[in-house]
Amino acid sequence: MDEITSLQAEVLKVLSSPKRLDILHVLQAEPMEVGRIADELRLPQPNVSQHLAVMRAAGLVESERAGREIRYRLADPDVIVACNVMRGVLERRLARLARVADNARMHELLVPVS
Amino acid sequence: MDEITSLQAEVLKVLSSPKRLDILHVLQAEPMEVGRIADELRLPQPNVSQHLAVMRAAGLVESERAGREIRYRLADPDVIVACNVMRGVLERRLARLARVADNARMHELLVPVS
DNA sequence: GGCACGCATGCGCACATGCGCATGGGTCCG
DNA sequence: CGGACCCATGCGCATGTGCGCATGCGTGCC
Repeated sequence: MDEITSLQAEVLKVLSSPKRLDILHVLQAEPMEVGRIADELRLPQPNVSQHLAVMRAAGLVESERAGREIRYRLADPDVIVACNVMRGVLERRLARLARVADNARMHELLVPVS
Repeated sequence: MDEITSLQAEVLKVLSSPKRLDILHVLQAEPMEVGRIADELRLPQPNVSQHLAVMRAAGLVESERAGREIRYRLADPDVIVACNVMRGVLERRLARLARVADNARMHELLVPVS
């Protein structure tokens, strides 16, 4: 089996969580401490810590001590860039689907089915 | 919570499997029937069918009947493109890590630790 | 119609994952 | 040193996932 493929699968698995995506999205703006992330996203602090630990193990984020707090930042912006590319693609797809749905609704109004 | 974010998380979750990545990689070359995919990747046919069903539900692949066989093809090449971008990034990272490891080994040869 | 073929599906099990919760470890201050 | 703060970690539970296996459904051929 392919080495790079399993690595990619692991990274994708770590990325496949709305909360983790939110955290990355917040960190994309600026490095931030755990407490502020939890406060920003309205999440329990242990939960945020768990997600950060997972992403840290996957090499997606890095941590650095700052007094009593610990500041996290993106480790590999390129991965996030690829992630954003996919996000853009999905946004366009969603818009396309919404348009199709509107057309269907319009058609239903003009030519009722039942 | 964000609509697009949860959609992205679902797609990423579907993509976070080595076997599914392999299947997509095979389908990227050309549309193919279930049996041939299973034969190509040395996987049980029901297993391939299950993975295809998941990816079909996620809108990643489409199926089309061809006689007794069913041919699958990529539904949204753009998503796969984004996936390949990430793959390239990870390849470079892996190469970088390998180089660092080599340097470490070299350093160990020149300056033994124990 | 009977039959072989290709694929999908349902079931059951082993396993991993996310979460809340309580708690431990580290740091700064008085 | 004691205490407040910030964060990480361990535990238990509910839930989800992948897989093998057997089987059902549709198609084409004789």
